[in-house]
Amino acid sequence: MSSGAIRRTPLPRAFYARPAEEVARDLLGAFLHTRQGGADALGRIVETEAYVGPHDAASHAAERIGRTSRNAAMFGAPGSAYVYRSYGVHWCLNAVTDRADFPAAVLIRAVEPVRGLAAMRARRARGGRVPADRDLARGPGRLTQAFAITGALDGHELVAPPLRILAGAPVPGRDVVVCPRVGISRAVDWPLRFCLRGSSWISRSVPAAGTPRAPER
DNA sequence: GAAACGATTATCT
DNA sequence: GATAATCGTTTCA
Repeated sequence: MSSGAIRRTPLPRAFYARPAEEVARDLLGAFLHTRQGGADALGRIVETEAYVGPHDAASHAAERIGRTSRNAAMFGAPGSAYVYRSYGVHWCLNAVTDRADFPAAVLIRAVEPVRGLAAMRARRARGGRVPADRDLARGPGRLTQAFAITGALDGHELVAPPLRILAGAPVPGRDVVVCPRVGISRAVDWPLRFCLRGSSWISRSVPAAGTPRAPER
């Protein structure tokens, strides 16, 4: 069964050939699609984070680290995938941005399930326990499990099956919330996390506006 | 070889 | 909100 979802246009490579923070913002509202094991999964991207280059101390490819076997895909062509294992357990999906040989990427942190929920539930079930729909793809490790994304797709071009990102309706600026990134210990104040305002599908709530930030010194 | 560190999640209270 | 689980990657000896 084909559907409108599958006919959406993949975002072109040129879309990714920009600074990571621009790509991260513009990926909101786009659609993540996989076809794995004969099952389609489709979700609307509602939360992203940018890792902007070697000068970004929170990046896996920060200057002090350089190129390693794990982060090699971050140095690849814009529009390819960087898939890494987190905490030795979870896979996390990034879209590589900017230009080749410059390590920058956008972490996809949460999507709103749109199609293929049955497959997502089956993939996310543990010990017979099926999580609530809200928890199917709320978080970078959860969404890769729901969409059957693994390290086998590291370096995969996101314009081609079985893993693609498809264009969605543009999200106006008033619907984008920007705040600091999650789960990092360096560059903790950089405003590089982008969320769809009011979405109940994001991984963690957004800090209240006006949250006092540590004074610079 | 050994040790430390996670771009997290599940499961408590 | 706090904490344990869990193991690949990286670094250091």
